[in-house]
Amino acid sequence: MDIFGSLFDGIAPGTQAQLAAAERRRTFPAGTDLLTVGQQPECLYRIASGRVKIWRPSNDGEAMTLDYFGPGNVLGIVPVARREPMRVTMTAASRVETHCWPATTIHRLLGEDALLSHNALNMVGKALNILSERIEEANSVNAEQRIGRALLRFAGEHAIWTADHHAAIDLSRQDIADLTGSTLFTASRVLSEWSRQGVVKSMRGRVVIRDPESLAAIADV
Amino acid sequence: MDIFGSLFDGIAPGTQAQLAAAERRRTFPAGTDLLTVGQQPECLYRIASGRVKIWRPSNDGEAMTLDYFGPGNVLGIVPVARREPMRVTMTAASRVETHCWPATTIHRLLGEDALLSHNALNMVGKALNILSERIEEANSVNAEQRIGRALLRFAGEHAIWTADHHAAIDLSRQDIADLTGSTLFTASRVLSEWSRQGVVKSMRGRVVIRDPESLAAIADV
DNA sequence: CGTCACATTGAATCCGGTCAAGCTGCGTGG
DNA sequence: CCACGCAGCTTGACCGGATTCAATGTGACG
Repeated sequence: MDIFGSLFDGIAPGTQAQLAAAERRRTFPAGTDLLTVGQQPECLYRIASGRVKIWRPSNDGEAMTLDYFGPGNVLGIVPVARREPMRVTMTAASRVETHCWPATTIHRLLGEDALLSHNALNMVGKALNILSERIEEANSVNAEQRIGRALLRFAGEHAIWTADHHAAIDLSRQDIADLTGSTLFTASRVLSEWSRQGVVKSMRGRVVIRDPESLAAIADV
Repeated sequence: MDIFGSLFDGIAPGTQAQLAAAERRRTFPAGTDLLTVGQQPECLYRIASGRVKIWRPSNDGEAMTLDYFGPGNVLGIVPVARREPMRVTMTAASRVETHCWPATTIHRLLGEDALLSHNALNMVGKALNILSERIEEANSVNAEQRIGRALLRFAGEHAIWTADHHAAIDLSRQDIADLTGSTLFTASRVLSEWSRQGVVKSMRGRVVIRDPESLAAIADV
């Protein structure tokens, strides 16, 4: 899934043993928070199944979604490593099953196992790359293109394949708006227009990409 | 300077020795690039003196500045750790003196010294926190407030103190625009208005904050 | 079959970008 | 030393994309 491997690739047997001993499982119903802003995380999570929305609740009630994470992704390394409160909220977008490990254990092991830390560094570095791209996009690309890019990106990670081999995306108009720094209304208008052109087929809570090439052209990727 | 310490805090004596042996110095005149987009970095830099602008050249000629780094900051950990090409360009905003170490050495040591990796993880995590804040700001806060916040943040890191104890910021209107995802014109208009109100005093390539409280109130920090 | 959340569409508004014109500080060279 | 040129800055007028608000439509589910 990730060419730089998961958090635990190549780590020392001793580390593995300690992790295995400390590992727990936890399941979250859709809509519940795994970790919330301001909280000192007591656990590091790895998603086994389901999808998690990473977002920042801003003071005025707006919600900016940073990303969606799927199976294999790790939640909360940064606050666990830095021993600081969460800067984002992580909410189950569907029913989510996780493995989890106590923050104290992880923090200790990060200081002992160089490969564990190196893996974590790679993952956080990747997230940094993604965000730096997003921040540029946010103020040099118009809403329509941002929506196009968001759909293509999301499809690449989380697409559900329909019987006729189209990528389906389970996001509402509001979800798309939150993900692109736009509004429900703009998202709706853009998707309506694309539906008219046959680029996508949009229904309630879902968008099917009929013509990925046209969409990529619109998004100027 | 940084409560989480610099990259080399607490690392093993062996690592220290290897680093010391490999360390070089390099100086960059103002305006030159330390590292450029697409390049595989051959060096990790640490700023000894001067200021470096971290930015993304977008395809249409726009320049989005992500941050300014000053003395003590490390440049290029992510691409060095991940062995991938630069995603951003790093340009000397003034004459910059650096220490530097070969990327291969650093990459190897990251896999050997857990504390080195952990320190790097903390630094990259901090950068991720900053960017996630910026990305939210970019689409939920208006231009005037973004400019206010940028000035206050920049002053916190890089202020030059005037004889009468005011924080001076050496950024042109264009620099401010690039840093806030706005335009030269908007930056100029906003600063003109603030000058009229006595919140700042602005001159060619420089802004002096006369009334930090008012500015913070405007920026809604 | 009623209800509620999600979605569509139009109209008005506005923030901020764009363009044009001109000003000002500063270094340079005659 | 002054004139020149240029880069940085200011200001006004205009425009347009996207938000806001309101009204209405529609799919899903008990």
